[in-house]
Amino acid sequence: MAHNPLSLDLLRALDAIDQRGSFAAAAEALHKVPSALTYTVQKVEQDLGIDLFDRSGHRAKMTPAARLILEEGRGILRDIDNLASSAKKIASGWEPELRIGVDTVFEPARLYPLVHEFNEAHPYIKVHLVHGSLSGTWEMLINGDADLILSTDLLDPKIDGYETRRFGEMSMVFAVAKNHPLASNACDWTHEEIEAYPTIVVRDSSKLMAPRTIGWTRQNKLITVPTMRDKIEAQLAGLGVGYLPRHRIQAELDSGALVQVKLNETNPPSEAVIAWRTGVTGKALGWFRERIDAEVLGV
Amino acid sequence: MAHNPLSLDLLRALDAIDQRGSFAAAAEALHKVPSALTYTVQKVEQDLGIDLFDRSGHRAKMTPAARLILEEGRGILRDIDNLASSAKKIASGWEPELRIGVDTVFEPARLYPLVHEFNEAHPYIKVHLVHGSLSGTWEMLINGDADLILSTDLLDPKIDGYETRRFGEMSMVFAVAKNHPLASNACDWTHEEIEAYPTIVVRDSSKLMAPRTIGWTRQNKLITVPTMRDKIEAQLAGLGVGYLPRHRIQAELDSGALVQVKLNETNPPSEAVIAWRTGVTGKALGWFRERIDAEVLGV
DNA sequence: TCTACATTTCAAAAAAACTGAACCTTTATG
DNA sequence: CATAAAGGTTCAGTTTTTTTGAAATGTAGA
Repeated sequence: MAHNPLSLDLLRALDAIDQRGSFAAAAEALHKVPSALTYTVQKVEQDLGIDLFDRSGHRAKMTPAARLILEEGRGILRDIDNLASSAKKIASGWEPELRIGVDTVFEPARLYPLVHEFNEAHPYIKVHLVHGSLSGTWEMLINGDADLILSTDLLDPKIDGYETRRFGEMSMVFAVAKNHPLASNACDWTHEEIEAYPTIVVRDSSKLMAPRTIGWTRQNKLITVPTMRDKIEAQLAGLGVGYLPRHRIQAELDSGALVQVKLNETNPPSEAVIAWRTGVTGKALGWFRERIDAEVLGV
Repeated sequence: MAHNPLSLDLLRALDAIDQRGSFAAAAEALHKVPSALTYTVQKVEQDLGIDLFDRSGHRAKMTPAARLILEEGRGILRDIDNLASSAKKIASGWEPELRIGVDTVFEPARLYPLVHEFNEAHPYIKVHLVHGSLSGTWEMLINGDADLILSTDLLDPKIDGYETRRFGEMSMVFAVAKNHPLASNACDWTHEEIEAYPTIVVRDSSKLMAPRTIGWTRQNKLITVPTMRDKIEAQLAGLGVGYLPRHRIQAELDSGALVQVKLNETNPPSEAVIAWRTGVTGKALGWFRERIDAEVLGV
């Protein structure tokens, strides 16, 4: 079986003929002589067995088939151009794909504008966003399932082989739904009173490492949910209580849907960090390392 | 500015090398000699200024850049193949695009499976579905805004220049919402009693032709809506009464949400027809003419 | 009719692609 | 460890494809 007779040269020729309006003008634009264009076109017409131009009149007019090839061909030419430049990028240190692990404390949608911008600039570099929670997010990095993670320094597992950079501060607030019994008094609840209500906790997505527990541990009345979003919704519904990252619930605090309860224990604010494996130096990784900032927290 | 150095030959070469596992085997598959492949590859490497293969080991190994070109290139080769075969189709009588006018008496979603099937078989032939109502649907055909229409023979405007084929029968039922006063008695309402309630009518989408009126005319209490779907919803909400095509409301009649009211006047069932301009003989048009059957009515 | 384009034809020339034999290298094998 | 087998490249020569320029053809408009 022979080759497909369509050549990129033909696509470029059709494009030039359409833009310049004539074989002669197109030939000049392509640094060729008109008869060369005639040759290119006739060759494909013969191989494909169809007419590309209607030569009955004075000037050659494209047939519908040629017009289809023209229109779709432009997309193909664009793809080929993108592909060539992307290949060069990859050869010069841009990764073919980048996997970003995002801890559930962050609103995933906050990253989309950044990913979108990256994708416009580098159409052939695939960005994967994978989600994790607590030490599970770190595990993705250690296991090589992610090239870059957004997480917190809270449970830094003291394994070396990676580097971190801080990009924001997260204060955790103990919050309850507005109808919750604890909401009636802004302060002064004892531990025993608080322990009367279930605590919502996010389940650690780690498969291998010892799951860490968040905040202070109470054995009784734990309700575990898979993501921070679920935890927020559970607490909004009054199902239980617990610490939530302020940046995720600012709107609910402002509207009064959630109420902050002040406890006498103090939670030092934890750090939002990005982390990557040492020695890994791709340019896409570098791009995101540079660009991830407090914006991702929504502040 | 020179050409993009990426050639379809290179894409085919990379594909063969990947599939066969070696330059030698790939060369054989391409009816070439290994050194010809070396030539093709080296030429692009030189023009593009990047390495496509790592030749440090025994066997040449693709670089990440080559792998990207391979993977994306496969899609481009597929596109080129589709494009060539579509161009041949068009040259042999398949239209580049087909515009189908669908009257609002039909459920548009009923056509989707057919359009989907067509699209799989003819990826580069664009199908446009445009909507109309009453004589407006016919107008699309007469004006040349549609190549094929699905309509009813009810208001056949006696203009020649088109042909029709019947593909189903539509019985119109006078229906009201289950809470509507007229629903309490299955029969025996007088015209005066019925005229106490507003009639919902679909507005004719025609711009030029004289709008036709559906069924018997009553000047008072007319509520016009743009589509049959709106009319059904309006009558479901009890806003008014009127004839509805049985095939669109069978589920509502079965569930009791709508109730048929029998009147002593008889409405002869109208015909569901397709129509096209005489002398227009594209194969895509023919395909749909053959394939549109009672299925579109949902029976 | 004459002129100005627009395109094609054709033979020759240039460029690109292909071939086959010789030649490295690395892996497999007795 | 010597030898064979296989993968890939180099290179000079050959074939094929593409380009060129001059002449020919044909159409539209003055």
